Amino acid sequence: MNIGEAAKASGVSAKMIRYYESTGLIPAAGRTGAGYRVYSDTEVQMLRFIRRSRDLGFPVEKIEELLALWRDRSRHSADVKRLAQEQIEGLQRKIIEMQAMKETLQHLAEACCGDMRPDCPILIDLGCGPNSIKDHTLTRFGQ
Amino acid sequence: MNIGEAAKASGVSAKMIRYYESTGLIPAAGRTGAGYRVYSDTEVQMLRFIRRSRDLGFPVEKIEELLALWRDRSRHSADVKRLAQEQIEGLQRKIIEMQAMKETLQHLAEACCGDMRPDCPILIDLGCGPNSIKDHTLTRFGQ
DNA sequence: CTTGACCTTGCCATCATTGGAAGGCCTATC
DNA sequence: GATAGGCCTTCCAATGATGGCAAGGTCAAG
Repeated sequence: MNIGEAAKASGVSAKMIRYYESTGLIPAAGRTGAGYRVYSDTEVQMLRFIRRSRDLGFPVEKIEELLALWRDRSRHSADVKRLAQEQIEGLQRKIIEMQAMKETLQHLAEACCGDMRPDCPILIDLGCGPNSIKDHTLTRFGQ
Repeated sequence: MNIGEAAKASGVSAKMIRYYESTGLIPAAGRTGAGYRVYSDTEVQMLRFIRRSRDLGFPVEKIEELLALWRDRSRHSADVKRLAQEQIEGLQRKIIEMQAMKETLQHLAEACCGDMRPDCPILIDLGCGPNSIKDHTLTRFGQ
């Protein structure tokens, strides 16, 4: 199987397969006489593993650890679970952060008429620094 | 006010102030005879505007539009509100995406004993492709 | 033998930010 | 006046994961 077929079969682009090889995430593939990379089913499965891990938001650094555990038949499932838990916590942190951004923006947008007049509490808030929501929107809405 | 003081007053690092100037997001600052950048209160307020917008997740490209509206006294608040709404929608999309990742991982982690044995549904799932959660975790939990 | 689809390497771009190196300026102290 | 240190300047590089492009080699079908 050449790189294009492996890409289709795994869902990882040919570009990224070469990149993963260059960074050492995956071992160097075998080559034909003409220099084409050759992939076995096992290697395609490894690529799918990577693809799925990326889809779950794991950074490549963590995928390296996951792959090592995947290959290690004497692994402890606790180690895998710990990596998953860390990833869950990281995702949760980001979700909370973005939720906070969203809510702040929603308060501001609600306070903005959105008509042809120039007066805009969103711009006022942006111009007044990080605590301005307390000074404007919240008091304005009695929260 | 020189760049270090402006950085402290605005919360934008000196490094980033120079960067924003180089990309044209902010106009070039005045200079002393020795070539030091000089900032007025108005410019510091603009930097705070940028900082606050970044904190709300706006990409620099959108901040450019926001700044233009901020400076335009004949702006329509509808334009500002539209930018805010777009940002809210973008945040919401990312939140949903990360929530889905988190939930998938949580299902997998719940199914993993997390002990010293090597058997691990997380690794099985990662090795089996994007729909494997249906094949394993969900049926395993009868969902 | 040509054509087109595929492969190779290598370099550039993204986006926002940080870091470092090499050198100039300013202020205070000796 | 010399010197130390802290600030400033510019330029260059790297981050992480990915896409894109270009120049050239290879393979398979016609």
